[in-house]
Amino acid sequence: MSVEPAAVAPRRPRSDAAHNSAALLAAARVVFARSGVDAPAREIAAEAGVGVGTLYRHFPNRAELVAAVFTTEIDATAVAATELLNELPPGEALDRWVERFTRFVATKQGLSAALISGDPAFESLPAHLIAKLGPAIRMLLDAAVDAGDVRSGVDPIQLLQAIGDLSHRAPSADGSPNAMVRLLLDGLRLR
Amino acid sequence: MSVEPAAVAPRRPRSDAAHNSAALLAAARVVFARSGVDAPAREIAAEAGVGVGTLYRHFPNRAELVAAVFTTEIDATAVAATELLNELPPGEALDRWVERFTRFVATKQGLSAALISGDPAFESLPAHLIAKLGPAIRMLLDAAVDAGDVRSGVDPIQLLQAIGDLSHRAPSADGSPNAMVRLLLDGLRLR
DNA sequence: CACAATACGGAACGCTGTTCCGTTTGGCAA
DNA sequence: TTGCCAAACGGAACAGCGTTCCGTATTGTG
Repeated sequence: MSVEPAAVAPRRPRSDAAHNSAALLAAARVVFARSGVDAPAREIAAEAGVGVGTLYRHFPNRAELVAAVFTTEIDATAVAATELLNELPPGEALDRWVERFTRFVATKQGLSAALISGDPAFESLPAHLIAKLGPAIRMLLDAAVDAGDVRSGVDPIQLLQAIGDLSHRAPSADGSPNAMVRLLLDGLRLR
Repeated sequence: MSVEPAAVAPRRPRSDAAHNSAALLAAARVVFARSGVDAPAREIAAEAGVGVGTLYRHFPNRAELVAAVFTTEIDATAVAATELLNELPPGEALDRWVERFTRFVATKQGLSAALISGDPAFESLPAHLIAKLGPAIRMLLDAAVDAGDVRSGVDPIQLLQAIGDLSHRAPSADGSPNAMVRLLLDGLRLR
């Protein structure tokens, strides 16, 4: 019994490894925005100032890297909800957050493709999206309802999915929500 | 002026060319069913007993071949509506056609991906789908309404899209419509 | 300070879509 | 029937992709 049962020494990752991992994620965000999610892995590695071997040591394959980027962007969008609510009146915070979410969906046309691709790397994305953005929009909605800005009784998740569906088609040029999304938001408003 | 103004001699295509074109289309259907729409072009050419050069002379690129297959399958599905209506009572014809349409949508998961891919080769597909299958399901619906089987007032196109959406998820194993589609059809029925 | 363990870079591999070109063939004119 | 040539063919060749592999460099520790 020379092996400790459950004592798999964790051994903190080396500092350069941690740095490169973060650099790859950041580089992927930049490259995907510039060239789309189909951009070559080599281009991402180059943007990060790293060899392709390093990319594949940190992410088992390209799809996992894409999924990781989507995940971090979902997280960032969720965090933005709290920030906006601290800075702005509830009604405006809701508008601004929807604008941000819309831009997220519209610019990542690759997201829709990823979700239906069946690639196991993207399996957990829908759940993650709902788990993170559901509470975010619920918080915004509740605040706006309390402030008397919008009607109550709207299911946050349904609203989230509806905005997602509507943002998917007719991406507005300037990044603001398209006409159908604005219509939906107006419908939310109390007169 | 040695050139005749509008007399661009059409010159019928050579018989082997016409034969190979059809063979490629048929081979593509077989290969896509066997290996999915991402199957290599070489595999399709081999199935057709033809070199890859021949494939690319008949179709400018892989996407156009995929689009051509989808188009022919849409056409075949539309034709089936008339055939079923000639053979069966209207209510049953509608059921059987929906089953066929469902199988078409479910097996071609590549279709959904193609439609949102943005590839110009697939631009005309949605219009073609509605143009061909809209009248088909309208004809079936009208016949079933006249026979007193189903309610009137249902928009054929909306029904078509709804069935398509529902078939997309939860593909039933045996190829029959899934539970949600059956529910939708039951809702159509007069008691 | 030495020496593992860990991480790195980039050449190499196998597979893809697409192009190119020397060879073959179908159909018309003589 | 025969001869010809535009039309069509097959498949090697090219460029670009995701991924793997391995000799080399770096990091942190006793």
